[in-house]
Amino acid sequence: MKKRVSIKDIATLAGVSIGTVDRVLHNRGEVNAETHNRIMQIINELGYTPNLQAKALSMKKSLRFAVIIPDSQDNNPYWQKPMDGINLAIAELSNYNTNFNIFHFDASSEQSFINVLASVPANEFDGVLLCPVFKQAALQFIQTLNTQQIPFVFIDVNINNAGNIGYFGQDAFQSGVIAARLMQKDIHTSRNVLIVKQSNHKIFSNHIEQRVAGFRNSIGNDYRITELEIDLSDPQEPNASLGQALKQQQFNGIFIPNTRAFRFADFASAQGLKNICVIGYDLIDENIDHLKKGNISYLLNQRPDEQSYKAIMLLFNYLLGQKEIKQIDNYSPIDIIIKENVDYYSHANWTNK
Amino acid sequence: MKKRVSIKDIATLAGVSIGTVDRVLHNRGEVNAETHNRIMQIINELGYTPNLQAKALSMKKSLRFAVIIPDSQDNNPYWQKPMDGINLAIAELSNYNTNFNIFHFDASSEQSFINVLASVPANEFDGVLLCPVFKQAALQFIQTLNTQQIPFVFIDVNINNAGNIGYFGQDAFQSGVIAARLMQKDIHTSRNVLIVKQSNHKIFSNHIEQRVAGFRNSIGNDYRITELEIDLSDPQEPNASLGQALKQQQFNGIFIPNTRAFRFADFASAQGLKNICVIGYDLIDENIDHLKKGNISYLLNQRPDEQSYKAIMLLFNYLLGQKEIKQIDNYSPIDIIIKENVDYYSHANWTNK
DNA sequence: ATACTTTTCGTTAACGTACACGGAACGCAA
DNA sequence: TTGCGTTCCGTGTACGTTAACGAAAAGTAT
Repeated sequence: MKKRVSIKDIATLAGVSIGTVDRVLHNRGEVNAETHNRIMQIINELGYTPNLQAKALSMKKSLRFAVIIPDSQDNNPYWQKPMDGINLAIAELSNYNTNFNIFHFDASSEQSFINVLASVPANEFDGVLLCPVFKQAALQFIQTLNTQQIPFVFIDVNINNAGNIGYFGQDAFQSGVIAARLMQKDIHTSRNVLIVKQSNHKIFSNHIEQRVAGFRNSIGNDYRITELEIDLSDPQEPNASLGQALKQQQFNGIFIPNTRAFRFADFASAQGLKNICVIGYDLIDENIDHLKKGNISYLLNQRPDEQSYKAIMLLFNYLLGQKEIKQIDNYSPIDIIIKENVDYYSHANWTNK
Repeated sequence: MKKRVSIKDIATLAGVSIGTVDRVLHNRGEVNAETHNRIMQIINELGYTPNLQAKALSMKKSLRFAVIIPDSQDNNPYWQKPMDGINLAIAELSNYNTNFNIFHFDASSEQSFINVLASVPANEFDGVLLCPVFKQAALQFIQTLNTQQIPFVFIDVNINNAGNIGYFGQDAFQSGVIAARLMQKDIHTSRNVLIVKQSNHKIFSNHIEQRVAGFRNSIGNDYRITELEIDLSDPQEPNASLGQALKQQQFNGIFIPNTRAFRFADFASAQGLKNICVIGYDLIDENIDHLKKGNISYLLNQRPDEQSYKAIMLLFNYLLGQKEIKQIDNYSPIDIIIKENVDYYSHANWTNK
């Protein structure tokens, strides 16, 4: 096993001091072109890679991260999941000279998003994790980041060609395709399917529309589809709309393209509805409960904790100069969760805690 | 954001030098009882945790790891997967003062396992990753590790109360349960199921038996089960046995409790067999091909690369003294893979490469 | 030639930890 | 008193890197 080459090795071979090697490694100038070339050649020959531990240890300034994601103000427990991953990253990076600021907004209020973005002093950060729920509102902030050369990553929602160094999320359309496939396996005789979109003020992200599109695209013509939009900010909902829809006809398949499957399951179990194939998203406790009780058939999971964890780590590695500049788009696995395997997908399981 | 407390902070507060603090941290003695207590109290109050980067940087001796796992000598491509994870771990730990020795054996030959174990100079290693395919043969080696106080972890196969600091694998029985559930969804009319066990010399690990047990336990009495044992070391196989079995009766469900689903799929596609629900294990290329072509319906995945990666990292963290001594048993998720989500489960996806 | 600037490079003190070494203070025996 | 052995603790160097500082050499202007 070879010993790693260090800056000192290079310096010795080039007949210069470590200071000079450091200057060429960081392009800090003040080096003769000839010396520069000689050193670069040696570096390439030996395949030098910096020791990140030492680098982190000696870094003078600390790395400051801004994390801008929704919280559960709108009663959507999903957003705790990304926070779990971020907290794990914070814990792991506490050995390094790092610094985190968390900014929360209400995912069901564009104004809240705008206000929070306005309150973030971008220039005070070295890296930003952003969940750009509202595209238009995000663009201006993103421009600020780009002009200030601050690297940033997206989670959950993506914006193409925005200059972000990475994206961690799920292929929403494809997850809808998978939901359709699963439903086809469960429904054979009567093929009456209801799609239930629920949110506060009927704000449905592009993600949700993509899921529905994927579902509709793959479910096939021999299925009758009904689509329902429900405003959860009305306290009567979703029960009012669901009651009305189910009075008119009988459904044996329900697709809920966001976290709110448990709201339907609450309703269905209260009404004593049985033998319905219910497919929803995300492993929040409420959904897991209903999955285990049989009120939900499938949950699709996108490992939000892993996404945010990886996003932070990408930023960190980028700032340490390890990773190249090429953009990383990481589509999370679309986990198919049923009653029998749900217990193996907890955050605790993932983190070994 | 608070700055982390360092040894120096503690030394200053206790009015001693860092050398003394270091002595109490490592229980190296030569410290007055009174001073010892004073320092310990401060350490606990401030919640000091060592900086692992600095620790790794200053470590004199390098950490030596032995990795003892099967390779693909018996033509089982599965074993490349754990190696992927190990290679990733090696790459990540190359910044630290670490050293890896890989020992391979033939998973279908107990004698090969015994020979390899005999050739491993256990006392030369600080940590061992072992895949104890053959329990009896492993026990003696494990005893050596225990008496020499060398920490070790298992992957894939577990042995209870062996003294290992961790296990990373899958709940084999439960994966069989899930296979049964999936098959129930696909098969409705005729319920004729074939279980195909294949290996060289008919060596079927406890894992395989557990998978079959879980499957049988959950498939239900209204299914007719036939079980086949095939010795792949016979070049005529598996085609000979499969041909005979399928001549006698028609099956519409096939359960293959190990990596060899592609061997059946090869046969089935050559014979033009259609409309069979085939369930197998592991995302090796051959299986993925057949999954995409429709010759395999489901694959169950256990993320073998993640398992071995985590195993090495556990050993490393243990040796650095970060993790407590309590044993970690980590059951991998039982991923349900279909044609539509398989592309999101590659090693490349997992590692961001 | 003198003074002053620029280019180019070496030196050095950190970062937090491990560990060898040496030295002060004390006890005890001669 | 001297000599010697413990006990207890501080100092110093190292790990690989960063980055400030300063200094030598070379160039430029007067």
